[in-house]
This record gives sequence, C-alpha cells and structure tokens, in this order.
Amino acid sequence: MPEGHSLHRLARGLHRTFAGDVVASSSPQGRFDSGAQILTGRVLEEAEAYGKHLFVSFEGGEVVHVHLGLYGTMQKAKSPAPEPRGAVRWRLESPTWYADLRGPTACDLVGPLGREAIVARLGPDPLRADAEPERAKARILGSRATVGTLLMDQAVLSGVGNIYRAELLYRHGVSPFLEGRLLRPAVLDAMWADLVLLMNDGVRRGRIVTLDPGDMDAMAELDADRPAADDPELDGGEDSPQIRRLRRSTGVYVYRRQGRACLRCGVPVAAQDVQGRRLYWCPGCQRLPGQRRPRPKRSTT
DNA sequence: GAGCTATGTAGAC
DNA sequence: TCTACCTAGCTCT
Repeated sequence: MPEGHSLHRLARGLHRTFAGDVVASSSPQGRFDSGAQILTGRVLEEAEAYGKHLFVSFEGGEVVHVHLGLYGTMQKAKSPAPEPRGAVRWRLESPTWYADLRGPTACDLVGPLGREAIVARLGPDPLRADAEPERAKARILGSRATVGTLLMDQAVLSGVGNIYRAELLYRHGVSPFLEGRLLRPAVLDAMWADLVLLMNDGVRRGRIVTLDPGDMDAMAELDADRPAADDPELDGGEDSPQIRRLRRSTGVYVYRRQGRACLRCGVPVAAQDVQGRRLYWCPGCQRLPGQRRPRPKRSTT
C-alpha cells in the first residue's frame, strides 16, 4: 500500500533489521542480477525513505533505489529464506532475516549521485524532519493548477498519494478544483500541519486512518451495512468497542466512498477521473467560492 | 476460484 | 497517451 507512510514504515523496518549486517543479495527473477550480485558480502549501512522512494545504502557507496509503484511489495521474514515464490526482483538475506521485493516500478543501483538527483526532483516530505514546508507552500500559492493536482505532484510535495489527497482536502473543506493561488495561506498552513500528523499516524499504524476519534461512532453507524473487514493490525487484541468500530470502518471520510452520504452534510460523495487518477470529494463540504450547496442524500431509514 | 481494481511511475511511442 | 510492472485485497459466482 505504497503512499509515503508505507515507504517510511518499510525503511524503518529494513534499517532496524539489516543495518550493520553483512548481507547476501540476489535477484531470483533475474531482472536485477547485475546490481544484486555486487552487493553480496557488503554491510548494509542504511535504509531511508524520501517521499515514495526507498534508498538502501551499502558500504563502499553503493545505493539501491526502489520505487514500489502501484502494487510493489517488500516483505521480510525470519531466515532461512524459502524458495522464491512469484517474481522476486531482489532478495536480501542476513544470518537471521530475509526480505523479498516483488513488482516494483524501479529497483536500480544508483550511487550517491543518483540518489541526490532523485531527491532533487522531489518536493518536501511531511514525514522527514528535514522537510522545508515553505518550498511546497510557495509552489502551491503561486500556481494556477488545482490543489487536487498540486497535492499529487511529487515535485511539489512528496509522499502524498490519492488517499491522503482526498482526505486532506475533505478535512479542510477545500475543493480539489480550487486553484492553488486562490488557497488561503492560513488554510495551507493548517493542511501541512495536519498532513504531518496524519502521515506519522499512518506510519505508526501501517494503515491510513483520517477519521477523527469523535467521528468513529457516526461513521460506524453510516457503515452498518458494510461487512466487517479483516484487519490483521486489529487481530489478537481485545475486542473493545473502539476496535470493533475501527474494524467495521474504512477509516476515511471520502476515499472510495462515492455515492455514500457524507458524514458531515449528507450529500453523496462524488468521484471523477482527473489526469488518470480517481478523485473523491464531497460536493457539499468542498465547494468552490460561490458554488451552491447540493441536496443531501435522502435517508432510506 | 475468477475477475476486477488499485494507495504510481517510468519509458516507449 | 499508452503500456508495463505482474501484487493483493475485494466482490461476485
């Protein structure tokens, strides 16, 4: 599930597990053979994320750049590693752990200069302590592009994907079709601060939850007709009322909720393809200046 | 079990 | 603008 929070969680896990260890590296699928072979026998020094990009550094200055794309995964487990299952692009092994990378958009040996070049293309990452939010804010407030487009532009802001975009705009009552230059600076400040909190929460949970705690009950009621999802994160714990509510809820306000009533105003959530990606928003809560409020969805009860 | 969809980007044309 | 990547969760049968 690769928005920025997934990559930061992955990087932290890899760093905790492998940093300081001599590793074996291979490409069972064959597509990363030349790069993977060079790394065998070296110490893995660091794994870090920048936006949706993962960088794994090794002694001797080698750096592997990974981008998971839409459905790439990297999973680790205790050694010994079994026979590779599926198309494993890159396998890392230490004496105690192994990790398999499958289906990435990118997995290349890039070196420190390559890493710098990739990072130079990216806007500030809300999950990094060294982020410079003013850079992103200046780009947004000076642009005629819509905020819906700007938030997804990794050169403006890195790590935000389709879910955080939809949810952030909803939480701040901003239409995705508003031009960046028309956004109030105070609203943008609040959006950045919120994004930092939401994405850090995503790293902690391993899952995106944007519902305020006070909205959990109401959303669970709205979703009473939905089947309870299996959520491994919630398994094994006590089945408290809060856990039951979370298990039933999607944890979000608008993402993939098209046609369902908005929690706050009752207007059906809308969806539209914009630049090849599905955009979700509430036409009631997220109106452009001067736009009329649409009718709420009629209750069926 | 089959089929559909998706949290994304790079590269070919 | 289209396609590759070729996973994994969800829905339908």
